[in-house]
Amino acid sequence: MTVRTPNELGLELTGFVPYRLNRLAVGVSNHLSDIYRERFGLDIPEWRVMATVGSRHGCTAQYIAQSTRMHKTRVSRAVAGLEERELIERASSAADRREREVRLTKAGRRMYAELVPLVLERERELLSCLTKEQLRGFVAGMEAIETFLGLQD
Amino acid sequence: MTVRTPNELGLELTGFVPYRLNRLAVGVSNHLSDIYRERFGLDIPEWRVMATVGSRHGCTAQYIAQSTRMHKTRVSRAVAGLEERELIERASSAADRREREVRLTKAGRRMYAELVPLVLERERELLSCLTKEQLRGFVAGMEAIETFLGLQD
DNA sequence: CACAATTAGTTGCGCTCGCAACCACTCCGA
DNA sequence: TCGGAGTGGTTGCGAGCGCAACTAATTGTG
Repeated sequence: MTVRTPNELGLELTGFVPYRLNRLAVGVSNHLSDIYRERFGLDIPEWRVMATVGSRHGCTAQYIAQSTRMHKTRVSRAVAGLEERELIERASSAADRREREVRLTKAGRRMYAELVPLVLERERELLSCLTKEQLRGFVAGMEAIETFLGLQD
Repeated sequence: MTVRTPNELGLELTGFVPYRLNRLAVGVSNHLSDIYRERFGLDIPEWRVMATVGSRHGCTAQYIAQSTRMHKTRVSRAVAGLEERELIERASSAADRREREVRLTKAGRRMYAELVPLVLERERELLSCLTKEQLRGFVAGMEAIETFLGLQD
């Protein structure tokens, strides 16, 4: 348990929460991306699009951008890449012809069905290094900071 | 308190810890970078270099890279930028003429002395949205995951 | 009905990053 | 002492990103 005393002179980066949080996020991200990168050839934006589209019947790029908090150009490119690989398909919406309804193809659904359990298992495995108590505290902490920063869903 | 049940079918990205962790790290980073970017014109790599060099009497780029876990090219460029702005200076080490001893200039020390308290205050303010209990749990959780991933200092 | 303001999505551009290759120097073993 | 392996640090290059500008379609207001 090493939190700096609040106003120690001469900041030590290794005890600085924002820095550690960043390092941790990168570490966790790499730990996970082994699965979707090496095994399925997806990068992070693509993986997020797959995850978002797969848990719905179809949605717009706009929705994906809001829900993943990715920039719309990043979404646009990820979607284009996935369409290229025929994992998703797009159909112009009849109601609003600016929109394009995004959904998984059969191959996309197959990949999704294979991918998601593996990723969830990795998450479970990762979090299993925390006690129940620690996990609750950790998530509660994340939530409080999310709220403070206005990041809630 | 919203953790998904471990094996829920159809993953919801907004309840997925690695995703949330990433979003949180970005949010915290942005919250902080207001200070060192807008007020001191530093970007993240530069800020990390300043923080690392400032808390020491002088060190090598190698040391900075290890301690901040940044790629050595990123360190190299940040250091070059800071030298350009005369916030740090470099002297070839006598002992090993491959190394270059990095240290703050007078102007660099002045900036450091002004910057660090502001940043620590921001961190304190951020963490003050957690109860003592939550903070302890949060940090304990971070630490456990860091250890699991082999990220300890 | 017409026209300005807004929104979905794409694309050109400049910037940053990490990889790989490189230079200069040191270390080490024959 | 010589030569190859290893290390500190820099640089060229390609990939990915966000911003700003754009197209196409819709909405709102007179």
